Amino acid sequence: MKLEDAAETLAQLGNPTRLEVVRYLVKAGPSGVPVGSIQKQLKIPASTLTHHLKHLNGVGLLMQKREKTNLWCSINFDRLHEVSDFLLEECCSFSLRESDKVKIERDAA
Amino acid sequence: MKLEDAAETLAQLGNPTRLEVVRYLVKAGPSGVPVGSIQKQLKIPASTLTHHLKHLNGVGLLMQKREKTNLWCSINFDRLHEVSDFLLEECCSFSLRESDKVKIERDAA
DNA sequence: CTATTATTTCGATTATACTAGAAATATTTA
DNA sequence: TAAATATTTCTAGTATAATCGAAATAATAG
Repeated sequence: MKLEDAAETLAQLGNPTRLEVVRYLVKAGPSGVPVGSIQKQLKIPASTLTHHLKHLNGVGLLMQKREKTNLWCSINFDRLHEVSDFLLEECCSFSLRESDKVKIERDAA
Repeated sequence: MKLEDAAETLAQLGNPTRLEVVRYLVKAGPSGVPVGSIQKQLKIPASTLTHHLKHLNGVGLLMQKREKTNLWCSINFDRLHEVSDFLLEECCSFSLRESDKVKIERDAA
């Protein structure tokens, strides 16, 4: 995962309203939830919710499927894993790969 | 970890410049790097860097320690783990805990 | 004390994000 | 076709963030 993509995805997760939606969708599981249910349960104005769903969709965190008048939303678990993996990989690699270690400037030391 | 704190931390990680700094610090390991080294290596203007370091510090991702004129920065790995854990916990729990599952509104169905 | 190096504060510009009401659109049911 | 429900678009106000040059402030070494 490229740094820019990771940053963009993290930024989208970094809004409290969106993170609440994400958490709700995660708990809802793979079958998902209609937009209206999210709106009612989390008490988010419809237009605001649509706005945030577009953001989540933009970074590939959302999967949507129409059924009658309802738009069912579910989380893209793979994408969610990619992001946390980005953090964890970078985080745990420091002690493992000597080649990745940073060369510290010591000009002034 | 509270949702608001997680969101705030994710938001700070969601800036490409800051994420680059974080990745650099992670690779530098627990001993850390002076501010000036980050600045030179990543070619970030000093004032911009200070700005971002303050942000990272604000959410507890940064640890700093003065040594002579240098300010050594290192990543708070625990905090980094907390955030990724927040995502992973929520992510993996859906299939395990029935009690956490969302009750879907079916008023209109 | 002066010079040198490291880091921060200040200030200003520019851009982008959050929020939500009102109106518009779509889809189904009667 | 009309009514009902679901979702989106439009619009606009407000707020916050990113960026960086120049100047200011440490902190040390000589």
